[in-house]
Amino acid sequence: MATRPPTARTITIVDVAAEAKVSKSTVSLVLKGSPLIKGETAERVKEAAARLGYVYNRRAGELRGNSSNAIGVVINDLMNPFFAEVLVGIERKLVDAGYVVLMAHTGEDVALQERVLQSMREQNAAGIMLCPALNTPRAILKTLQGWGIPFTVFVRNLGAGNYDFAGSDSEEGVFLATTHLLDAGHQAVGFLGGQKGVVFNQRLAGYKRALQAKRLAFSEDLVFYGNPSREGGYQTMNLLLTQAPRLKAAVCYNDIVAFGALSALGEKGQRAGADFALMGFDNILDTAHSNPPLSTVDIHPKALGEQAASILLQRIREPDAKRLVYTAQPALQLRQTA
Amino acid sequence: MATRPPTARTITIVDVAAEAKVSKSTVSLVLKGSPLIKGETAERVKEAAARLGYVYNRRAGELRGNSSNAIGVVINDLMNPFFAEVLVGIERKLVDAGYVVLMAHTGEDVALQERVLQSMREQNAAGIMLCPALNTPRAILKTLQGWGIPFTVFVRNLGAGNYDFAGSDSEEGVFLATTHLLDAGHQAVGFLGGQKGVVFNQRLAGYKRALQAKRLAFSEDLVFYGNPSREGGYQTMNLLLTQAPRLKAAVCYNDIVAFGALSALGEKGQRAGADFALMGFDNILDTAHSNPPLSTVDIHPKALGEQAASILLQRIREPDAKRLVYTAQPALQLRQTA
DNA sequence: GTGAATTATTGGAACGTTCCAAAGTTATTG
DNA sequence: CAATAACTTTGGAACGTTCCAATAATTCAC
Repeated sequence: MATRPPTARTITIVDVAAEAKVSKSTVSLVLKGSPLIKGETAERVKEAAARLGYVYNRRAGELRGNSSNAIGVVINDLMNPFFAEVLVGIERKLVDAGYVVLMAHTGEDVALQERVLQSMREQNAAGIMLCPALNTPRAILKTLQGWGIPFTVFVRNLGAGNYDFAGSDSEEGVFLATTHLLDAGHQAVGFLGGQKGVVFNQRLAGYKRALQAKRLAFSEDLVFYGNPSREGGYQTMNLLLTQAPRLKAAVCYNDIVAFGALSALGEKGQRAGADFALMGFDNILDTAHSNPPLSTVDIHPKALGEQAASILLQRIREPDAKRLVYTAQPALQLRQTA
Repeated sequence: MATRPPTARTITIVDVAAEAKVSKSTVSLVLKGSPLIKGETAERVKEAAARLGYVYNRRAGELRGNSSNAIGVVINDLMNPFFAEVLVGIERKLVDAGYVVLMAHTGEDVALQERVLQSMREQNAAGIMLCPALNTPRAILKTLQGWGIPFTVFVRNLGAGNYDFAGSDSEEGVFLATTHLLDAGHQAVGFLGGQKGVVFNQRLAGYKRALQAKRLAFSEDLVFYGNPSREGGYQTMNLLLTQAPRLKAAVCYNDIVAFGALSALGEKGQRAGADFALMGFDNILDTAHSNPPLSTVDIHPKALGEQAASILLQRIREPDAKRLVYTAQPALQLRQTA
């Protein structure tokens, strides 16, 4: 910390140049660590900068160089720890790569999503990571492509198309989970929670495939739709308990739905695992110490976030590379509920 | 990947001016909705802008006008839903006010925190919201003040000092929780989880005060230190169960510690509420549907975030206002664990 | 010791906006 | 209807950086 005179004027590169008795170009070069400048001079400049308390004005630099070190990340449901974990993965990777993240939370509000994307564009974001809100029109792809900003979609895809994507093999994951329950001897397995949508359909498909593989008939009566939330899981489980009292196993849309189900079960004096077999999906951190610890499908949420970010970084590096995709391979994480 | 060849040249305010046959100054004025320009002209300009697909370059504007619509938010533990909820509150408020949030996650890494703050400064952030990582040196206050960027600290305070702060009355909250357990007839109540630190001390103080109010002696043996996480709660509860087997009630450092405790209890075949009374702290969304639903102290995490953001906005508006503070008043949220 | 090659440094023109002071309109007044 | 007030519009100078082409200083080869 140098002396901080109450001077209102900001210290610029020019001031540093004067102090170090070089030109502003030299200072600029030194600041970005160019090898063009002799070490001795560079040293002098750095000292001058420190002495004056110079702080780099990135926006000015970006204006001329038209780069940008901000990356927009739009998330729609931070209340779900899964997304929080993914976000942490993304953030980590991005910050490590020298970027700064412009975060926006849409709460599944498509109009708001539109606004924040627009805003990120104005900020001249170097890239955008988008986990589309439910009911996001596919046209968003065209829009984003038209903007010419590199972007990657994560977790929820937007249908077929030539865009970068990072997600998980939901179908396979639920297939594994359902098969696990079936193999454990359950004659029938329910599907709990979630609303129709891209991801939901994939998961349901995995469920159906597992049934089919065991030559079991699929029945709409065993799928219980609900909000993909704890509350939803709680309600759905109660519904299941009354509407299909003989059912003793279910795979859940995701972990938090399973948590809601755990709560409903507990309220009825039943213990998941012993009395009712339950599988979650995601393997969020919380699952390790839920009551009881949840058996689930691990898709490594944090790694998923990191991979998604890596894809964007790669795309920024090579705008013309062919489509980049990461699909997390699911693995069973068996604990006590099944 | 880009279906479109890189656009030849970016459309600027000058292009719009030419198209609308006015000066660039006029366009600038129209764009910021100045009442100086006649409606008719404004209309013409807007049409021209739309026609050309003009997009505002905020950084250029900021360079000249030296405002900024970015606010830095530094969070240290997004894995804790409490912080996720606070963040959502902050984000909502800030975006509504027309700002964009530069989010950074430090994971309690003081050095990293230093870096991201520095980075936010370079981005010329209009303000900073800081939830300091554990062990953040108090000197950070001086630094931030020296920068001249309005900032508000939230959740974790940095000791006495003249800085804006939004947090909760931890002491009172734990006092309420402990008293509740005591009133329910428990002779002894444990304190579960958390590591020494500002917030911890306040909570422990509340615990002590409740004991004192009932003329009960405080015993170090009944406070079980641990990480403020599910894992920590789990381990700590197990410790409690073996080291103080007669204890039948405890207040937890926070909700996720309580979740870990719930898990440990369940594993031993005990049900919180009936067999062991447990109180959480925060009232995160998850508590409503944990197994069993957690009794806790409600400090309205999301509202806390909104208030914290409001404080910053106010400070930005009035840099010289006197110290702004928000203290969430805790209230018991009784469910099934106590 | 000279010309060429190499290495260091530099001034000035961008980048796209906002601000300012001033000019050009149109409306109002006595 | 001239003088003035009020409303509109406008060039050009910033803002703090990077880029470019060019110059200055040094080293090298013979």
